[in-house]
Amino acid sequence: MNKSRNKLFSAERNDVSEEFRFLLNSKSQRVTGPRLEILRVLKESRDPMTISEIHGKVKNKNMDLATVYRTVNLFYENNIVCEIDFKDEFKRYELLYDRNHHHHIVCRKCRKIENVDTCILNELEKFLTEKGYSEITHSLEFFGICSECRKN
Amino acid sequence: MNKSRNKLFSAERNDVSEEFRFLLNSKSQRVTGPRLEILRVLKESRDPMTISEIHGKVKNKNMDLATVYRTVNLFYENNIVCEIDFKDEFKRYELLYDRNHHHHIVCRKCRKIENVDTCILNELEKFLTEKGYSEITHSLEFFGICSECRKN
DNA sequence: ATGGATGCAAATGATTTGCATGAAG
DNA sequence: CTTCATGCAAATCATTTGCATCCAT
Repeated sequence: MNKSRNKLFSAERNDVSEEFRFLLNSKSQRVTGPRLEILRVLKESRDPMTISEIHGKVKNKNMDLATVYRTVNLFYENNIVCEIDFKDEFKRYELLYDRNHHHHIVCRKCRKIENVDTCILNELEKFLTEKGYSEITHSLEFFGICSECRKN
Repeated sequence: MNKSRNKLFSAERNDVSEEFRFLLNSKSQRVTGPRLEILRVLKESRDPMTISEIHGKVKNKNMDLATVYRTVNLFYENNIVCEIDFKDEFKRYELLYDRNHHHHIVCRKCRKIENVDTCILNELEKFLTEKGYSEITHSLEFFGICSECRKN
């Protein structure tokens, strides 16, 4: 069985996992069951997830928590996920690839999360470039009380 | 010794501690040695501090780490300090009162911290108000490589 | 074949908590 | 004098690590 046939066969069975294979290959990282599975869980989530939320959603119930930690950290170092701090005790992770850069607003009461797509920070980053900084990134999160919570 | 004489006496000895007394009173929180001392340490710091940095700077070497945790959390709940996430393992705290709202840029290599005073987020907050959110706050941190680190 | 990934168990380390005592209002 | 803050010690809990085994390349 030659390479192209093999690839075709995989793609027929599961387009998404093929997508993840390309992603991991492009970062020179090995393609393994746990990695594909964690990518699937992250891709299917509407919101950024904590480590234990990810662990709770994986199908293979033998997957160790330590594996989730190690895998997500690997993804973080390879810019596959970003890390988000919502000022509670847990870090959250969100798939970066195939998504546009965006921020969030979190209701301080019900913890509902919505995306904020606008990004007006280019000017600020330009200012920091002029100050001598390079490779600038930023993190921005909003907090507030949503309209439903205000009614109560 | 009546109350006003006592107050005057304290003020003569230490203006700053008088300032802190007012602050704590205004939040209906008791004025204690550890609280005044931690406020002093935070006030004297140029940069946001971790819990253990604060603990290392207090003069009273008997002060327990647990006291620092409890005190800083109290300050956080009473909006006396804000909490800042620089994406390392420690949370950092910075005095809010008597300071203008500002953000930071952190060099990813040497971890140098500088303030970023500009705040152009009012438009975004207006947008979120129209979406139904109230009491909106935000957190914004920048990361980059500073000019000295780039030379190496 | 071989280096890297995983599961398991144990260690680590930051943060929290129970309790007795002491201080603040 | 009553409530609350503190020091001390112990507990908790998220995260990391060592190691033997297994798997991807």
